[in-house]
Amino acid sequence: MKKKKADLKDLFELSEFFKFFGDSTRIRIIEFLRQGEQSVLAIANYLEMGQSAISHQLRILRMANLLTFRREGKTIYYRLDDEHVEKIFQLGLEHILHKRGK
Amino acid sequence: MKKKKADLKDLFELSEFFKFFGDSTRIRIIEFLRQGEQSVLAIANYLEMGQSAISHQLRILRMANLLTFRREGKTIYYRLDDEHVEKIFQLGLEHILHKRGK
DNA sequence: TTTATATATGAATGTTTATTCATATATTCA
DNA sequence: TGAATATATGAATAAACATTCATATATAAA
Repeated sequence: MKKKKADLKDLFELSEFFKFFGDSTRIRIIEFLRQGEQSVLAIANYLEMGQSAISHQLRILRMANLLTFRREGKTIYYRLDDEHVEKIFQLGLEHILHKRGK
Repeated sequence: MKKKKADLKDLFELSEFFKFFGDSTRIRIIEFLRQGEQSVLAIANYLEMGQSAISHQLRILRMANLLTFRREGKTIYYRLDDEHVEKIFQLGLEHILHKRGK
């Protein structure tokens, strides 16, 4: 793995990127969407949280280009939109499971 | 890459883990330490921030077992203490550089 | 066109958290 | 032992942010 040089702007952006993963609601949304696309209500039910809270978080992930969506009638289906998201999620998960010897 | 099952506790811990990367000061510390161990003052000078602010952040990273340190006289040298930290940093960096077409 | 359903969003609230300031601790040197 | 240097830490402050509530928008169905 070659080390790439990162300037101040890169590092700021990098921390902003990781911030998206640093919230348990968003992490749980990402984990759920690893199975494939899901509607807003399906996500809210799965997480046992209000629709509004989920919509707010989806907005954040969508604006970060981590999610895309498609509309089908009244329903909007969200899906993961970045291979890196899966990879980073997976690597982080491996880390904590390994650290815990699971 | 095999998908591992994650329960609620795992996901909460995972988001806590990513939180460490989701702050520009901590990300800059991690980036600086990729070169090798550095003293607290060296870090503070490099980031152009106060010693106290750096100490507080080092404490957080140390308690998360992302850093270790050794003492040499009055000076304490910190270093990265986890291969995953490097990997995740690198993967995240590749992500944002790629997205920007850099 | 009224009603019902799915989603989005602005404002308010409460909580978390990064930094600063003042001070404490630890080590070295005179 | 006293002064100087490196680091740590508690308390205070300010900024960021997640959730809730109320409401808006969009689509479909009656």
